Amino acid sequence: MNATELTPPAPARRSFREQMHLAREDAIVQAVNRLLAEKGFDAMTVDEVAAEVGIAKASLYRHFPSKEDLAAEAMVRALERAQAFLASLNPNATPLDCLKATVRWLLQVQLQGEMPSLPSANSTLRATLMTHHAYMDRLLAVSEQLGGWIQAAQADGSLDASLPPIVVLYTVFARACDPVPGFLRSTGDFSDEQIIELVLQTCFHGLNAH
Amino acid sequence: MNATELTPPAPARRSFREQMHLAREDAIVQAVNRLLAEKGFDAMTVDEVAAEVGIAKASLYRHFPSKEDLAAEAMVRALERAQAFLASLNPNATPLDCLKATVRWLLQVQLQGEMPSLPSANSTLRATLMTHHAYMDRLLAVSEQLGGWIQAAQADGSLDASLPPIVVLYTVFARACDPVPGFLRSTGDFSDEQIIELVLQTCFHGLNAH
DNA sequence: GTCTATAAATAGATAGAC
DNA sequence: GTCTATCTATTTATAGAC
Repeated sequence: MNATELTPPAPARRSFREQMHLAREDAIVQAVNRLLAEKGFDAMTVDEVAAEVGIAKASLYRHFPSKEDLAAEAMVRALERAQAFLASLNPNATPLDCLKATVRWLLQVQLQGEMPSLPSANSTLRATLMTHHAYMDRLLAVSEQLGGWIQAAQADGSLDASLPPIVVLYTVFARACDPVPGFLRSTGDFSDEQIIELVLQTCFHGLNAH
Repeated sequence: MNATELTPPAPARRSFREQMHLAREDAIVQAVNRLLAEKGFDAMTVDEVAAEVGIAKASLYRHFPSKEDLAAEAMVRALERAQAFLASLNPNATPLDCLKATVRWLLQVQLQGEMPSLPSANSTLRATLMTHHAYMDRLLAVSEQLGGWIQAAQADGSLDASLPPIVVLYTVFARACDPVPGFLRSTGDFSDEQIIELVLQTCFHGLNAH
C-alpha cells in the first residue's frame, strides 16, 4: 500500500482484455492458494487446479510456466495479504500487541483454510522461490517489519530479550503451519476463537505456570 | 517392555529364515523412516524405498501390502522408540521434568532426521492408520503416559492449569514436526544443542518476558 | 488465448519365472 | 521370497487446431 499503487500513472485504464486476463490469473491463484492450504504442494495436482478454475490445463500453462511458479505466485499473494494486514495495524499499538495481532491473524487465516503451505524439503521448489524476486522482496519486507517490532519489544522489556530475534521471528512464522489448531478443531471441543486464544497463550506465555 | 517380551515362550529360538525375514523388514522400515523424515509421505516413492534397501520393489510388496501400510509400520516403530524413551526416564523425576525431557528428545530425533512425519490431510493414509491396531495402541499408550504427567504437573502447580490438557499434549506432540529447528539450523548460527534449548525455552516459557 | 489430444515420465501395484 | 518385466493410472507438460 504505497503511493505508487494508490495513484497509478495517467493512462491507467486497462483494456478489457487485460482486465479479463488479470481476473483469470486471480482465479487461478485463488484456486492454487486453496489447494495448497488443503493438501500441500506435493499432493496438489495441476489437473485439480485447472478443474477448480474451470479451464483447460493447457490454458493454465499459458499463464504460468510450471507448477512451482504456480505455487510461488500463490505465496506472493499470501505475502501481499500479510503486508496489507501489517499495514492496517494501529501505528500507536505497542510492538508486542502488533506481534500478537499478527499471530492471531496467521491462526485465523490458517483455520479458514486459506494459508498456503509449502514443503521446506522440495529442492526444485526452493530453487524457484529463491529466484522469484516478487516472492523474495515481499518475504524480506514482512520479515523486516516483524523484525522491527521484535527488537522494539525486546528493548521495551515486553518480549524475552534473551531470545535471538530470529528465533522469535521463526516462531511467529511457524504459526502459519502449526498443526495444533487443526488438531484442536478436530476434537470438536473448542470454537475457532477459543483455539486461537489457546494457541496465542501457549505461544507467548508458554506451557509453564506463571 | 513387559514380561512377555523379556521372557519368550520355551521354543523361542527363531529359525534362520525367520531372523532374515525380520532383519529385512527392519531394514525396510528404517529406510521408510528416514525417507518420511526427509521428504514426507507424498514425496516419498516406493521405488526409492526399494532402492535404499537394495531389493526389488516386488519383494517389498511381499512384506507390506501398500505404501500406506509401509508408513504406518514406520510410525509404529517411531512410537515404540518413544515408549522406550518414556520408560527410561527416572521415575523420581517431576512430571514437568519428564515433559521437558520428552520435548528435548523429540527435538533431538527430529534434528537427526529420524522423525517420520505424515500429512494430516491425506485421507486414505488416515484411514489406514485408524484401523492399524498396533499404531493406535501405541499412540494411545504414549498419549496416556504424557497425559498423566500433564495432569500431575498442573496439579502440582508447575504447568499452567488454565490450559486444557489436550492443548498441552498436542503442543508437545507438535514439536516432532516443528519447522523452527530446521530453519534455525539453516542459518548456521546455532549448534543443535543451542537450537534445542531455544525451542524448549519458547515452548515452556513462551516469547514474553517473565 | 482456449481448447482437445497427446506426449513423456513416473507413480503404485502385480504377473510370473526362478 | 526374490527377481525382471510389465500393467494401469496418473502426472507434468506440450503440440497444434480453432
